[in-house]
Amino acid sequence: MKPDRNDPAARILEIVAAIPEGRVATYGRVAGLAGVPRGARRVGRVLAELPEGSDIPWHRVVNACGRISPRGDAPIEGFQRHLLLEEGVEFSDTDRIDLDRFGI
DNA sequence: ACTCTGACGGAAT
DNA sequence: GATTCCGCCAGAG
Repeated sequence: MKPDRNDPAARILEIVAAIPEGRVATYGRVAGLAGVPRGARRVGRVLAELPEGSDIPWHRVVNACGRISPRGDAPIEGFQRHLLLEEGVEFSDTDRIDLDRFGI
């Protein structure tokens, strides 16, 4: 098996894994870098399948608004925010991240 | 094959 | 800034 085949999911995970600490990337950006234009939703789906304790820094992925995407009923928003704050990522008064500074 | 849904994005109101 | 609507891609029933 080749390490990197045409499986979009594998490429997406590699891109996310490559996001440096203290930085964030948008779903759309990750999709683009992974060679899957307009595959933002796909990125979200792949990350949603990740098991807990995964080495993938999924918390560094936010939506195009620089905000933490709501998962529905999961109180994970606070957790993700905590992880980012610990890495030095700053949130504005409106809970938004300045993508010009912390984005890739 | 069809319909519904979703960790999205962007334009319109 | 908050809502609403539409476009896009994939998986599930």
